[in-house]
Amino acid sequence: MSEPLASPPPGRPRDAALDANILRAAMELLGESGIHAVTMDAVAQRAGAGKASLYRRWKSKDELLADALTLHSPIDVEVDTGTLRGDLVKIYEHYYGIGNHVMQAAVQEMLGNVRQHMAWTEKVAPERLTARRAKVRALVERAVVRGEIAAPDDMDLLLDLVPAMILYRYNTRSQKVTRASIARFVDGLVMPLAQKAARAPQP
Amino acid sequence: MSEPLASPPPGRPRDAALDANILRAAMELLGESGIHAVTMDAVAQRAGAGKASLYRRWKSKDELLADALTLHSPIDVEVDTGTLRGDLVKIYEHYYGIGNHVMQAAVQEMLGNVRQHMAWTEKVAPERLTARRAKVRALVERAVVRGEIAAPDDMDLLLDLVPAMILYRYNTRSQKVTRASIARFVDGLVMPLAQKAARAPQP
Amino acid sequence: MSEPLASPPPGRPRDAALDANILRAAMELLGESGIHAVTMDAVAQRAGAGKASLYRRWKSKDELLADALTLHSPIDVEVDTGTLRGDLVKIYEHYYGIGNHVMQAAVQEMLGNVRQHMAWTEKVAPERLTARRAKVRALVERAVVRGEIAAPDDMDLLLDLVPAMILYRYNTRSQKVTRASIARFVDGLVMPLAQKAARAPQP
Amino acid sequence: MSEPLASPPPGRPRDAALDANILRAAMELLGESGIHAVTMDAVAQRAGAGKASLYRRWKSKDELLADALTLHSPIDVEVDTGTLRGDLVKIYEHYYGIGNHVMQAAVQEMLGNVRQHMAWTEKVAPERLTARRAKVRALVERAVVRGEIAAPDDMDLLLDLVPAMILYRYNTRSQKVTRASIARFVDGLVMPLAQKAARAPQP
DNA sequence: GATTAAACGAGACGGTACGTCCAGTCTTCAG
DNA sequence: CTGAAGACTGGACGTACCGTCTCGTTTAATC
Repeated sequence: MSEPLASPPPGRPRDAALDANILRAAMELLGESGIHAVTMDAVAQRAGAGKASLYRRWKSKDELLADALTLHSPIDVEVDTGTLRGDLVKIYEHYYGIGNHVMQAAVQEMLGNVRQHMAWTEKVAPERLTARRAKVRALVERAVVRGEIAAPDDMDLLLDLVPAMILYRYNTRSQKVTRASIARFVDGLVMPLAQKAARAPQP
Repeated sequence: MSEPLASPPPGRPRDAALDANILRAAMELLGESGIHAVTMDAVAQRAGAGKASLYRRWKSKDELLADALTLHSPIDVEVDTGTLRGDLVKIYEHYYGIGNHVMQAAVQEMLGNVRQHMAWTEKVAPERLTARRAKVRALVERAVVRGEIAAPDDMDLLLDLVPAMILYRYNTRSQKVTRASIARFVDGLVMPLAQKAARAPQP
Repeated sequence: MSEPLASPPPGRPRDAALDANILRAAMELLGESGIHAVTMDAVAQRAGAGKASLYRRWKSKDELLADALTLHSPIDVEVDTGTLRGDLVKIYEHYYGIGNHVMQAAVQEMLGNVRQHMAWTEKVAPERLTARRAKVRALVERAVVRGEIAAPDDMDLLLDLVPAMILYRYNTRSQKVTRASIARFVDGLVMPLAQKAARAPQP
Repeated sequence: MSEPLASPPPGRPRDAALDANILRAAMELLGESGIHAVTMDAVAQRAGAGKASLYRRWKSKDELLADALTLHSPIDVEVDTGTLRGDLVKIYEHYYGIGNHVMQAAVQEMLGNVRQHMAWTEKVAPERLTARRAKVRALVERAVVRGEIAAPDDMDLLLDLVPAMILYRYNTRSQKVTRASIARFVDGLVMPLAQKAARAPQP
């Protein structure tokens, strides 16, 4: 009932499959050869598309890249290990491509190099990052409901901790994301802060 | 005795003032028009220098930029407010240019955009960031000695927290560095973690 | 007997008015903004047509342009001033749009610029230029019959003289076609050559 | 004494050899593969130059092409066969590359196709075409002095005849320049017109 | 009237060339 | 040898346009 009567716009419709095809081509190039191989010509060629088709969809290379990175970084996972610590480790491993080589290579590249002049912020965040934040927030709230931890003092800060540390350490000291580093951030930062509230008032 | 007898190198000596002049030109352009205005030609022209003089001093634009950003972000501050919380807030405010408009604008730009293809990591970190880390570490250790807090479980993580959050929030949500945000990170993250160790074992 | 019984092809018939509409649009653009404004998209848009309708009628832009230029440059004129000189001046003035401002502007443009990668030759010549040549040839032959001149030694050369000079001078020295220049070519080239044959054998 | 004291402009001077190198590359491509092979990238690559060096010297492809065609079409020939007819045939054959296959191919290409949107006129004419005209004019004047012909009524027209016919016939009927066609134009047009003046007043 | 098949406006598509910009290097002349 | 000036190679970017294709719609001629 919402829009059933809207007549389609005139002219040949966009090929929806091409969108995905282009984004996939960009990610492949990124994963295979690094950011310097991701030129608009190369993406177009690999996608079997013309450059015009790229620029019809995205105003610039940056916007294409932003979309490529976010659309190909998965959101939907079902995580339920029974403990908050286990849930967090598992979901972050999933988000950062641990155990998925192509994905991981691309993520690493992106962390350090992708954001050129990219107005990364407004492009990526709204669509994917907030969705991820919501997922993690749900895990924490479930732990609260379950009685595992008390409600955190500052949930927003808590949710940013792991991605912030990963980004910072990659950018300042080239430290890659690993299973171990994720565990360290969860055990050393998130869990202590989450448990603090529950523990402090006890005595 | 070691140096005075060495005969001076032949030819015209380097103009030491030029180094600073070039770096200043780079920072001005960054502050005025953003990172995309910082081209080597533009820097050379504004500094009244030739491009060769830039490349004689730095191997690449990245290195020049790294130097420019770090040299203009001061390290040496004497901070002693009596409490760890006060020390941390003060030193971070100093590092991020709170209260210095030109500096602050440049830092904001840098946070979001500078790292182009820049191998930012190896250029900036060794020289400035580690010096800053050492400063902050000293503040924390002084607080331990003073008995204000116990020795942190994972000092390395603690030292990265504030800069990591600043970087992440700027990059993903365009949040600028303010006096308030620094206080929030210190109060909501660093201090709770530092005090946790001291508090937990008490009962 | 050949055509009348052929059943018309099935489907919607071509809109004959559209042909003229498209050609007119092309000529308008040419006259208003020069050859660089005559893109297939622009022609289609101005004609209120789709590009497919253009390409259904002409195999390429060149052919469309050739048609546009020739269809709008009239062939059929009745010229009979009594002298060959008068006939030639009059017909060339007609062909080159002297006294027709829109037409003349288009012709000027065409002379200098139209022939892009255009295989101008095979497209235009057969249909219009040869018709024009035939017209001029008739004028000359009439003058021969009338006894005004003897049969020229090399008629083919004679017929090309004026258009060749107009084309060349426009292309090499930007000289536009005017009433005066046509008169000069006729009086200084065509007439002397036509009369020569008649005069030389006299003594 | 004219400019000996002018100090050279600062900076690295243009590489004069590169100019010729680029023009040669353009001509080679034109001669070998036709006008469609003459892209700016291809010219730059063959010349071992960057595209910036092409655009530093010429504002557009058209201007480069105009220079290439004119600079490589020779002017200086010593022609003295003893008769005007012989001189003209010989110099035109030289100008149109008869007996020089690479040159001739390029000229043919140029006649029909090169001038795309090119403001051919102002680029080519002043520098080379007028020089050629002067050469031919000298031949005619020498014949006048020698008493072979009388002074022509309209010298300017005479000088344009052969190139105009060549251009026109190529463009409208794809007729290539040959030894025979040059002879035909000289014998059928230029010589009769030149001799007419001398002959007519006799009786 | 229903069917059919082509023409129609609109605009997306692949491809190709253009002209611009910038990093990093090289070359000149002056000090 | 340093310095300013600026030319050099190389390569990516974003634009423009051609000729083709694919939609949904309209229009005759036929059934």
